Amino acid sequence: MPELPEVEVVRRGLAPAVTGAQIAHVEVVDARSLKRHDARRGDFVGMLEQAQINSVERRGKFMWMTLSTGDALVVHLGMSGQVLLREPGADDDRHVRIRLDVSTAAHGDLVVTFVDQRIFGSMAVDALVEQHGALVPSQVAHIALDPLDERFDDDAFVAALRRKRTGIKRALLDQTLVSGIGNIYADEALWASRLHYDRPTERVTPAQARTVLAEVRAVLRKALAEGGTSFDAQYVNVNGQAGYFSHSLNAYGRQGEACSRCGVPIVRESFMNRGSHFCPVCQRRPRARL
DNA sequence: GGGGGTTCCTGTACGC
DNA sequence: TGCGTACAGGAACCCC
Repeated sequence: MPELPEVEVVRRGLAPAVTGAQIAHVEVVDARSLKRHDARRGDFVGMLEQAQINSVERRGKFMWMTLSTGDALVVHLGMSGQVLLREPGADDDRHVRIRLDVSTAAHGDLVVTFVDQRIFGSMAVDALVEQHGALVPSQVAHIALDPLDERFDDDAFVAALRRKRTGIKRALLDQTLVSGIGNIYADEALWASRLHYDRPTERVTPAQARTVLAEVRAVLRKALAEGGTSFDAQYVNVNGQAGYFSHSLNAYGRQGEACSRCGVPIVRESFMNRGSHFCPVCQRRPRARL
């Protein structure tokens, strides 16, 4: 499941290959992958062909390529999206939704393919707007900075978290509060912080909020260093290779296995239509709210 | 206006 | 063997 580290691994693989490249031809194989593209602004293909890619950027789980036209090509990987670099004429991968033929000075002609089994991801051409002194696509402007961004305001995060009236995990997954965290790294950061996923945010102390933030950063950085988390073929880098972080997980997907701190079996509960994994001893369930 | 439930989507695993 | 069903979850959307 692509979260911040997986998207950043893809960005780092893509940037050296396509920066300065010209988009020669675009093929939309499955228009469902354009659900975030606003066709009123223009035709997706027409807005890309002949444009040059100036840079590859990221905020949270959104990635975008800035274009010589002043717009950006926004990519969201969703659950199962991949961006792959292929040689022209290579055998097609399964579930190719969009194909970009690009010409580069350093690497010659390349094919950038957007592959997405479950079609939760998307590509879109969007206008850039100014925010925090930088340009971001308009459809990314509503999400918060991610915790690896040097402009991230820790004090503001702690205050906003404690103002909320919800559970801590739901808050961590709220991209307008802090971006880039998904189900896996939320479970891992809460395990490391010894906090139950349903701890009311108004009862999280400032010190606990800072601990959670520090553990979020630690788990994101460690996953990034290990190339991201891969369980199956659904997450790979631009060359189709898997990451290694799944071997480092302490809670996510480990239900029934011993907690690596106390030995008690990890529990999985259904929460927000997904799994929540925690140690019932290290992460005590909060008292019922009054 | 914020919280929380629902929906989109397909391959895989599993039970009968 | 084959069919039906549950499950995985990011984010937009809708309702209260």
